[in-house]
Amino acid sequence: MPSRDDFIDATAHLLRRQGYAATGLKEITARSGAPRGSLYFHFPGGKEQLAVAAMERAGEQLRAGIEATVVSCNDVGEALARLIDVMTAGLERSGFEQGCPIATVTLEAATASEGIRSAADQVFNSWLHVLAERLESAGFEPDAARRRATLVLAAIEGALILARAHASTGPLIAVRAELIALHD
Amino acid sequence: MPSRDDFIDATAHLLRRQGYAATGLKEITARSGAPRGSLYFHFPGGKEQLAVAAMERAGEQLRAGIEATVVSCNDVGEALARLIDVMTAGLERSGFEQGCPIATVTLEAATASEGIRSAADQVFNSWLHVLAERLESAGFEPDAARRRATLVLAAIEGALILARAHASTGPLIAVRAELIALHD
Amino acid sequence: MPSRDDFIDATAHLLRRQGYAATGLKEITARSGAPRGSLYFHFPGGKEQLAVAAMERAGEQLRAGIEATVVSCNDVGEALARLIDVMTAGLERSGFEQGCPIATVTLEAATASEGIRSAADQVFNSWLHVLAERLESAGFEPDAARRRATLVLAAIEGALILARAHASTGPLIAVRAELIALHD
Amino acid sequence: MPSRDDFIDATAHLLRRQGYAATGLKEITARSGAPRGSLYFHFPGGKEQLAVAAMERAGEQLRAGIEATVVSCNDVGEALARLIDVMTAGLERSGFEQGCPIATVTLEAATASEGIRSAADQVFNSWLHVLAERLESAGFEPDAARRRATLVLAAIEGALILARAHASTGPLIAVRAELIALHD
DNA sequence: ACATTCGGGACCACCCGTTCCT
DNA sequence: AGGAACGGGTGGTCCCGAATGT
Repeated sequence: MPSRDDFIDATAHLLRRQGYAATGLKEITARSGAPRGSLYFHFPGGKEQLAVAAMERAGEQLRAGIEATVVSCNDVGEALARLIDVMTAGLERSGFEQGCPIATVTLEAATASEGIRSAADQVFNSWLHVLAERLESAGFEPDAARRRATLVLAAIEGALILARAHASTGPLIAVRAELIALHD
Repeated sequence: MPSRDDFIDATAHLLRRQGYAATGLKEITARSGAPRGSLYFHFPGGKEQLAVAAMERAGEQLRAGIEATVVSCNDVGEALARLIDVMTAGLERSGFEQGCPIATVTLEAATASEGIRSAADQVFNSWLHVLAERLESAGFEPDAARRRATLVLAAIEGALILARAHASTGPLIAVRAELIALHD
Repeated sequence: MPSRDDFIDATAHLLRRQGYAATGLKEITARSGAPRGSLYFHFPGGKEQLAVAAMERAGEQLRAGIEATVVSCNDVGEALARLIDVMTAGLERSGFEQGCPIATVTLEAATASEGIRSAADQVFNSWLHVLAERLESAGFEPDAARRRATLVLAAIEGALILARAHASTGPLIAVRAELIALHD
Repeated sequence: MPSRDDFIDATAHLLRRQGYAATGLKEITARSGAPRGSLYFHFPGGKEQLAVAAMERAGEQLRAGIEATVVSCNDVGEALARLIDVMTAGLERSGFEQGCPIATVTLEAATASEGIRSAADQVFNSWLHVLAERLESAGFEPDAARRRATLVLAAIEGALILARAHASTGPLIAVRAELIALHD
């Protein structure tokens, strides 16, 4: 299904940059190169189904990236620092356009669409799971690991917002320093 | 200017719930009660100018609320806990609709509109300033206070996203506990 | 393409009566019977593209009419008289609403839209060509034929303006008499 | 009444360039510098009354110009040539924007507004009167003078249309040559 | 079965000419 | 004279079926 994948990739990119409501099907089809009429063959559920598929794909890709990053360091603090470095690099490389692929859609569409909210929830949970497991392996108790993972993910998500508003990586750097200090 | 204020209030409410792109001028005027044609008299810059005005108002209101909350406690950890309690209560009371009034618009419109990005940046800065001052008064060095304030704000912003995705206050509670422990 | 043709016909009629700016898309779609959304499938260029298409169609139809008329008489003066009679009849039959389908749009939109100006230019040129050929066949040298054709077309166009202002065929009759006398 | 005159001048300029429907009150007030609310104090009849006033002023100014030009030459052909030269110069100087100040409005609004149609009729009549008088003074019988004046005015009006479509003075030059030859 | 053209209204942000009340 | 208010209207785009052709 090459064209189906093209739709998803184009949607994921645009959702990450400008969210759900601001992304039109016309823009998606233009970017994907596939013809307009084919969209409803692959995604009879329309825009919403397409968005969920894009969130799931982007979420899984990022989950794999997080996992690869955090297991590459023996030290927990360094692992988290590297994770932030990856996100920082991606944001900066895109000219502060590409932050978290899930957060934007969550904030604007969670209220209106239960399907999107639940897809976002599952993605966030998968990320939290990876982080909590890494923290457990460093000696945290399960509950404490889950709490700390929540803090880490929340801080990164929040820093991505601040960074986009400030058009600088400053907030990510500050959060990075604080999280390292926390795990000394 | 009663009607001008009505426009701003209606816009602020809708922006907070569903963001910039999903909020139509028609919806704004319907909610404000003011007639359609008056909008472009008060806001010749159109939707964008209106959004900036709403962000500035909501930002200032929340800044005042943050300030009032954090100065009401002698203990820093408790001050932050109360701040989170306020945000948590607001989110829950609205049925997980009303999170941060700035974050959503930032994520979806910062790329497209420099005016909106810069308004968001100023609001976030004003909040960071209040938090940093409180931390300085608790003994933090200026740079450390700014870093810690960034972590706190980022963690709250991120927790608000996770809470909306999860449709529960769990993430806010977790972050609250972590931040209290951090300031013992 | 039946609906595409309907759009063009409706546009041509309205453009001829009231010009470009006074003709709304709503009025065009109401007259054509087709819905608004279909319009931008056939004419992605919007109102301007639609106007150009309508001018081209009306221009070609009138060119064919002019040609048929001027070749039907052996005498040049009589040929021109019949041409004016045709225009006069059309104007009077429509209650002085339907004059030249190109002139109105040219005057109001040539400045704002290069596409419309150039479409008008091509139509006028096609008419001049027909007239000049007829004059050449009556013995005029090519250059003189072109000049005389310009005078004839200009006089008819101008007389149509005066006739609409005066709400009478008087100006057309006067110009008719003068042009006949000129070719005795 | 300085501001009243400013309104009329601004309207006349815009009407000449782009016609009635395309000219907005906002554009008129912006150009005139006068405040919006004052317009309906001076012109309770609104846009239509304003347009009529602008047509009357521009019509009278041009009538005076025509008169001054045609009485300045002993030879009729030369008088008409100079008249065309004046119109040609004005058109070219404005970048083919400023043609006849009456024709555009006539074509697009004569059907919709009796007031505008009748104002246009009176202006054209005043011009025809000047031209006919000049022709009578050159020996034409009254009826013949009126007919010839109609041809002359119509030819000039038509040539102005063709010139704007062609974005060149060619049509005016051609008509000029023909009219001179006609009065040798 | 599969892909795409074509067609359909509702809705978008924006601006219109006009009038009210100070 | 004039700032504020007023709805209806502008051209344009939205996401989406229905018909069409392969």
